[in-house]
Amino acid sequence: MASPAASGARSRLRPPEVLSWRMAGGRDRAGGSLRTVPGFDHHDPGLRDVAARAGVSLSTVSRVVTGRTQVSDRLKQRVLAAVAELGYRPNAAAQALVSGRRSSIAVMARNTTRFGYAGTLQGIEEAASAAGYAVMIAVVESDDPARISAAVDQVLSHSVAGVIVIEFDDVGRATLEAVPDSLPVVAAAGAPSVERTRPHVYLDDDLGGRIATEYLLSLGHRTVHHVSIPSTRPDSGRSRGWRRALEAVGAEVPDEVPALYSPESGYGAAQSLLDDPSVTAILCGNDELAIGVARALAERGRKVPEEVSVVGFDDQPFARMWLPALTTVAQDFTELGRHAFALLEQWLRTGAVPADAVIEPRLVLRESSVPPSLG
Amino acid sequence: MASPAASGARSRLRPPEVLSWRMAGGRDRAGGSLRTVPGFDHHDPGLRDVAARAGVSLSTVSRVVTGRTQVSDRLKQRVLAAVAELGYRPNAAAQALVSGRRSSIAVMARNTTRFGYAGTLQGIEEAASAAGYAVMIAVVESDDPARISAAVDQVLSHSVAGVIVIEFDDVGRATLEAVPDSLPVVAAAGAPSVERTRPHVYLDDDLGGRIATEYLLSLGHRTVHHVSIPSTRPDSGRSRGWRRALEAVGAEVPDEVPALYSPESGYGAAQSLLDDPSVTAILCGNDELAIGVARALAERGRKVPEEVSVVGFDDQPFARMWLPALTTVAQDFTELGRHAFALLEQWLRTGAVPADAVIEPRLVLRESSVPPSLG
DNA sequence: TTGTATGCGTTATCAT
DNA sequence: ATGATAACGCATACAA
Repeated sequence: MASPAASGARSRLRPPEVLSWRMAGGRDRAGGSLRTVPGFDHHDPGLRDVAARAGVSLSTVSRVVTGRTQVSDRLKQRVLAAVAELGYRPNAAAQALVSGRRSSIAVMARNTTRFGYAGTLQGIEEAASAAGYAVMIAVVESDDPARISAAVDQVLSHSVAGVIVIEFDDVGRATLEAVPDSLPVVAAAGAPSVERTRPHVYLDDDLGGRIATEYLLSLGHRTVHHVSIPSTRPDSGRSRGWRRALEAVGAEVPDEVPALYSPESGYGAAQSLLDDPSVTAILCGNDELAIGVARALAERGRKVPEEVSVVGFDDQPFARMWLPALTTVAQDFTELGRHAFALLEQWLRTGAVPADAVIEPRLVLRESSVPPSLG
Repeated sequence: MASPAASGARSRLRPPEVLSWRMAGGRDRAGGSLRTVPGFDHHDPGLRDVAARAGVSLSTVSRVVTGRTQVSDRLKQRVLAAVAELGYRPNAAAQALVSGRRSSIAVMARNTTRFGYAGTLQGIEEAASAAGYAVMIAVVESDDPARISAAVDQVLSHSVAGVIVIEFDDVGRATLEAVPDSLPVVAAAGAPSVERTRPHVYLDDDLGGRIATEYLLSLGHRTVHHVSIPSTRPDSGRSRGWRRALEAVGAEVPDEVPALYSPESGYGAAQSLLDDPSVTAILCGNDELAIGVARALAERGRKVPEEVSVVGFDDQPFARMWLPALTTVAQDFTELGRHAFALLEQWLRTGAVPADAVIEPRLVLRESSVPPSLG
């Protein structure tokens, strides 16, 4: 099953044809040899160079640099001095090779620019770099198995310590499944793990959809319409919470209006709701959808919130400044990312598979939602 | 000069204390040895394993895998089969170590979530992964030299082929200067290189500010006010274009109102403009500032665009759906990123330092800007 | 405490 | 065309 398609294997076996920068011939370090491009035959100083400079053995340098073994203060000082003078930097590739100690992690995601994805990535990066890990990012564009497999190969080739998959959509879900469990993998998601196989840190989208819907119902709306973003799996996430909340009180469950992520998409999706007088409240899958919906409403002359309440999801920066300011379900994506890394790091450190963790959504009441009676 | 501060040297010398996953003892591959955590003593198959499986020498496998030398079809097939069966993946660390061939690049940036930064990153990632490079991201939070130095060390430790610095702000500028020129570095920026030392791909922010201002003036506004984002250097970028355009026609140059990047920041900055009747047009450093400004205006009862025209920068997705739809200077950040990588890749391939390149801004006319007479 | 020697997975050089 | 073998830079088991 993990056996990659021929094309995938092919592509992954072809590293980029990059010219080596060490254009100087042979073994002469610090060479005065002729160089095509100035400044590019530098050998970065290595343990050996530092050792020579400090007049100690290579392994002594290694010891002070890694700090794993005791070294006399006298030598330690000499080594540290040499390190500073030469500008020595450990070679992570060599370290990984010899010790198996990996100092980078990978983040796999379908997208890195949309609000939630970018925020999660930021949280991960923040926590990872604070812990001394480098972050490699791999965007998986489609759920084409060959593409996914290529991305996974790319990541695994670079011997990362672990992987965090952003599983906000079906591509993320497929990616998560494609990563072999020969290394620690945690998911940053919108719902807990279904198969209970990989640890998940998740925003409770289901709960978010539920509280938003319950709030709208509590305002007096007979039902709540819903313009949705694509979901990770059928009947999951925000839409599921919306549906459950409606069903729980026996309210009518209107057809879900599926959209994508963009404002335009929301604008288009809203068309089907514009002329229906029973539409007094619309829950949108994200804030961008919400402003598209709001514009469509306004163009049709239906006032927000007097005639129709609109609620978003995410609490993007513009939501607070919108006219009217947008009621929305705030999500702490950055915290999600930080927490995902924390789990991974714990796994790495202890060797024990961590448990799922959840980040609670928070309903932020603003101007775009009011009781229907005001219409 | 490149000699790092003591603290910097210290931190960079301490790799994360990660447990090795090869918990199995000794040299026994494919071991049935006891494992603390199931599935984690796997040795990934190596050239040696493939060679054994295919019944050829290690170097033959290497040759078919790299494709650099001729191998008979018969052996090639055997090797390919073994590769597929074993799920062999080349070890990038070992490749980099022995051949100096690097298969990853690094992106250094102050931020990865804001629109322009995220878009640029996306473009880079897209192009890089298409070319077979992995992308490592390093966020540089402040211009504290120690932080910058630590980030640079982190990146260089991982033997990247080259670096792209997103130079949209002063931290980016400092970062660019901190990266040694022992490897190829290109900047993705908002203006051309000043010192002409490192190749720049840039969005012409100066031009963007100019065309937006000229447009507003052409509408009949006596002058244009300006709420600005932080700039890379004094009198640079968008603000500079604005100022130049005003000066060029002898229009009054109002005090620049400095802000940050957020809508709230724009809202706050706008306060000083609210009661000034001479304010009929406001150019904002980005779209988020623009909506903050617009809200402040609305709260004070000044209608947009009838009384005050508002123009943004970037063309974020919400700009088109704003009420009124936002006139703005569109920037192709993704293209900027793609182009930055293209330059780096060219440099890597040819060894020749590439020339600067520019991405033109584009003024998008929408509803938020009208002639002042309409007020 | 310090130094010497071995090998991590791969490419490249040298034979064959 | 193919197979041995020597590095690459580093951590570590072992010797001193």
